[in-house]
Amino acid sequence: MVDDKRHTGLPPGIALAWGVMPSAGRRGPKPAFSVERIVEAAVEVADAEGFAGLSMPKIAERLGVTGNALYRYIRSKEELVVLLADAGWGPPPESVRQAGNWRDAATEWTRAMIARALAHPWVLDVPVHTAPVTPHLVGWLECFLEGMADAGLGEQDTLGCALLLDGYARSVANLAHSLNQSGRAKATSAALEFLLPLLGDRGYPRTAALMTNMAYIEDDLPQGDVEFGLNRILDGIETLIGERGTEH
Amino acid sequence: MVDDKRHTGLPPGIALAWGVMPSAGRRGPKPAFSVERIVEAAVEVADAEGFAGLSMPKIAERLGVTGNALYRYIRSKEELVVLLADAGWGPPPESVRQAGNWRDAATEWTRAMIARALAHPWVLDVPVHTAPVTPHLVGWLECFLEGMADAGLGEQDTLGCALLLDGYARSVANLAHSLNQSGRAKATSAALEFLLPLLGDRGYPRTAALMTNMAYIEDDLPQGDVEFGLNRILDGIETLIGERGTEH
DNA sequence: ACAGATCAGTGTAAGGCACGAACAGTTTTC
DNA sequence: GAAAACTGTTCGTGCCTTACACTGATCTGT
Repeated sequence: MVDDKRHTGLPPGIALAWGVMPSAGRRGPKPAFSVERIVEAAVEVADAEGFAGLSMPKIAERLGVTGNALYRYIRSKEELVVLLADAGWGPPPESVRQAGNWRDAATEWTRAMIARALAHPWVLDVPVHTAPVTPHLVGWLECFLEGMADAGLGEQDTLGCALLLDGYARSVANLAHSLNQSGRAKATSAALEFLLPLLGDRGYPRTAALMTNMAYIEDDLPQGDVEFGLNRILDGIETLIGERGTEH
Repeated sequence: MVDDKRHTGLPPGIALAWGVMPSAGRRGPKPAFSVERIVEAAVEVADAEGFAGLSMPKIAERLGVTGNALYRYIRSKEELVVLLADAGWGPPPESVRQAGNWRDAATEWTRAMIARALAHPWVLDVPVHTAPVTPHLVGWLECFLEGMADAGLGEQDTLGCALLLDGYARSVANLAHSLNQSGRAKATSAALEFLLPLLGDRGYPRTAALMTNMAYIEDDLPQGDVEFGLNRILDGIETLIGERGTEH
């Protein structure tokens, strides 16, 4: 089921994700479960124990099966992780499609990214090694391209915008998640208490001032901070659209 | 040497990084090496085998020592990783200080981030779980704040800009690094070959068009692509500065 | 000067991980 | 009915982090 020779050399798991495996040979006993079930169980483990706590035995345990049984469905853990990331981000948001213009669409898209990342924080820990090639992730890109269509930008420019907002959403979500974690919050404030006296003396006056003032606010990431960077990027894109328009 | 009770509750490795360990009790035999030497060796291992290939035994081997000996200097691997990241990014770039205005400074800062990330690609794989608290990383922030001083923005705004450019630099560097890796490049083009026929039929027309056109360019990340997002962000910041100025 | 506290590095072991290979049982096809 | 294909299990390899007991070297107070 797994060792399809036609697609060797593919990045792991892609063929699986698109459901084009060679469902020809149906000879042995019926599989006890499916790749979808495995991914589902993996999501549960990641939700419960984070990306670092994800292991094949733990996934298998949820399916009532030995760890090695999973390798009948999947070539490697890395392959599973690709599918896991796809499941974690999930399908692209519908709200983008309903936006009236590119700016609203991009705003919704970015907010949705952040929301999804916070719903499954471990997606931020999944290393990104390739362009999006799984269905949902391609869906997010398609969704973005659709929303940006009326901006009148070229493909290269639009793709650049996607990279820009994607990176921003990940940064913000990562920061917000760190702040939300109670353990980290305590540790961070302890670190601040330790650092603040040092910073001024060691040649970091601006950082010292900044952290002093921030120390009182850092309970939670205010919505304003999320919107800040987003608006900067969108303003920058708007400027670009103006330039491209007059260039023509 | 390591078990300083005054700083318990601190995120791992911070006290070490700032060199404020309690160098009082000097009783036993002299240490064969130092935390700096360990970090140095760790950098070598990471350069050679990547972040995933980093392990305590391998680091210790370079120092002619058993793996467990390192735990006399360091509490956990995670602690070492914090110091490793600090060493990987290195000191903030001097070029920012010489920039004449905030825009040039921010440009230099971001380019330097990307350059450093490409010099030690494993820094991108180090999970970011706290605000910058190690000397070099704080240095980068200080350096940015200094460069942005003449923009006249408030602390909150300036910090937002830093987050913005930091996220962008990491995104771009990550993408560039992926493309540079020969193995990945081959795999990605194989994936494209597999995906392109599918995309159109499955409801991703825009992505299909995009990837078709991109397929010929994707050899390397052109410098233009790097500058693109940077200029969008800077334009957006410029707009903000204008707004804040008239608000006053 | 010497005794004891203290700290360095080693050895060993426990527990966990990804993964490979041989195996036994089940279901389909010829 | 036999052979082939496919299933999950078991056992084994080689990694890894971390805990803990232990041997020696070295410094401090007396």
